[in-house]
Amino acid sequence: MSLQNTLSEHIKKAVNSLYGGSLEAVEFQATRKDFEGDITVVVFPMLRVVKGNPVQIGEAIGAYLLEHVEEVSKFNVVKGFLNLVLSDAYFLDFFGSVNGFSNYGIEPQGNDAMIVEFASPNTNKPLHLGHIRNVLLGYSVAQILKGAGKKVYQTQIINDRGIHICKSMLAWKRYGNGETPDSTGLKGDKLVGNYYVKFDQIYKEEVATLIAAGTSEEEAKVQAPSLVEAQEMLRKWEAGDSETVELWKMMNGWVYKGFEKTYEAIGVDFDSYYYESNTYLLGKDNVMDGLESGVFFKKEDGSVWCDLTEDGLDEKIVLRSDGTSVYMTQDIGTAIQRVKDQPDTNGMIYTVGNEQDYHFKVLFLILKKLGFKWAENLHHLSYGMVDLPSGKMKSREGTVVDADDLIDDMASTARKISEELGKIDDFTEEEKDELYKTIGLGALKYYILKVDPKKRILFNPEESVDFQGNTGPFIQYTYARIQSILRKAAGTGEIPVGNITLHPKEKEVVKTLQLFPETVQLAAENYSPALIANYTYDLVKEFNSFYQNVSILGAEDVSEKNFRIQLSQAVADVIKTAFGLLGIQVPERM
RNA sequence: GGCCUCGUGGCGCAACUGAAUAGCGCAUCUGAUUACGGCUCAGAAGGUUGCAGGUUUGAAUCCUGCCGAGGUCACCA
Repeated sequence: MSLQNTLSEHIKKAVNSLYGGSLEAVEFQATRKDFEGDITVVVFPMLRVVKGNPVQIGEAIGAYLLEHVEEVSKFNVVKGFLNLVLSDAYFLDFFGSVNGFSNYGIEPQGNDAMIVEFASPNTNKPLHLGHIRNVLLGYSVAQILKGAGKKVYQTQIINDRGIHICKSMLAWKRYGNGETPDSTGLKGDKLVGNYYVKFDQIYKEEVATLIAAGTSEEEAKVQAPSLVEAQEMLRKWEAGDSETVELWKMMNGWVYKGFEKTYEAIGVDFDSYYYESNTYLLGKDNVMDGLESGVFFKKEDGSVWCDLTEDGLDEKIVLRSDGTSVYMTQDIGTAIQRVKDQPDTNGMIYTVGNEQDYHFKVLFLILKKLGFKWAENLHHLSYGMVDLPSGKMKSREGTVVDADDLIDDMASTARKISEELGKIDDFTEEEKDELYKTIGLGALKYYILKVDPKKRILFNPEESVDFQGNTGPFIQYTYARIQSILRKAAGTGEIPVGNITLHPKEKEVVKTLQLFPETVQLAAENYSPALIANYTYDLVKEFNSFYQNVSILGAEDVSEKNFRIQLSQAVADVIKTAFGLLGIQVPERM
């Protein structure tokens, strides 16, 4: 039984025997730093059951606990807060009871399977900073769910179809002169993206010309010949025109290769890929089923709708009057298809920007109405935009922070800083490059993941991401430093238990370590990498303050020294695990 | 206009989902150290949590109304 449960039982007993009331639950919290104690019982809520002065009640319960619970060694009462001081033995027992910290807090995989979708790019342009936020969030949440014992399928849906890719195709056909990634040395996604920009230029020129010739702006935007041609191309694609399809396949192939490189550089991977060109016709059957069961209804023109007015929303179309799919139809079909592919699926998480909040609200509601049991467990991992000081990122206008460029920039900033430190002069150039990537990426990932996904991020490329303070590299550095200490201390003995006096700072570190498993659970329940990030920073800060006050290897007493080494090891292990949940690597040296 | 999200020291973020004196990092200031306006260390200042009410023993957190920022309201995806 956990200590909290033990305490809780005794407190209930105490209240019952002292005052005759019966408590339903006892509220605990970690004692604030400025007060003496390790765990705090909040007396206020008891006042509903017990009439009296909170301080006196606290005193009485404290005295009772001191007598009956051996882990409680002291107590004090401030206002309605009963602060309990726990014995060193309790913390040492806990520390000794953990059988190595390398997998501490991580649950073994159970049968509960979740699908996590993230990335989901369009294939007409390279990935940018917005995608990075998406990918980092989705990947991290997937790792956190795994850490909490879920089975996780990482997947993405690739928007490989539509007018956007036709625009790139058209521009390439006209101006490409047969260029390929091989012939130009460009990454495939970059090459295709360039033609997307090219298309936009031509299009704008055409619109301007038309307007100059007296056409209204509205008309001009629709009549521009290149747009008309791109639309024609889309029709040909849908009709299966072989020339168009071949071109489409070739150019998408280039893009996929480019994306893979970027994913690899970021350090994420997928278990399955879904392509919109395969899924865009899905969902019609499901809609017909829903029509039969009365979930949907048909209007006079033949279009099919879902009435959500009872749920506070409006009516939503799920099938056009000509019988073709809309976005919603596809998403219904894709979700169902995925469960067919992974029958043990018990829920899904969609990592998609907050501009689609409404869409997913509706989608989830519809899937629920259709009666799928996994539909009870759907979550839209919604996140805010990444803005630049100049405003929104626009691919067409080239005002984007390119993902590959950004990753490279981060690495070169890391290089600058590491060279100043000069601790890795014996590294080979390759080892150094590897390290700079790890640090640069660590900075970027942590910077993005530590903030609440719902909030928008203003990213200023001019100010490079910090490396000091609450940052990825600062935590990586602590990890590397502990590794260095451990190398010096190689060959330590058993974990000593019970016969040393804990330094107050050591106690703080142990207390923080103790919180890790519940932090992982909490992060999984809330789909929140930020919780893990902030926890890790707390742990590191706690450890650093311990390290500054005492020398780890300099302890005179052997068991004291061993304990400090073990504690350092534990902290390093937990940092590594926590960063693993964020998808961030930790270097052994830096 | 309806609906959704956000608003916390100068800046960037926290606050274990309702508790104690609202934390941390940059930046600032003061000292220490210093061949360096650098690095490091010690310390300080900085807040009526957008505003106004309400619920509660207790509110940054919950409710209502404003204000501000963004998003969304297509037979686009």
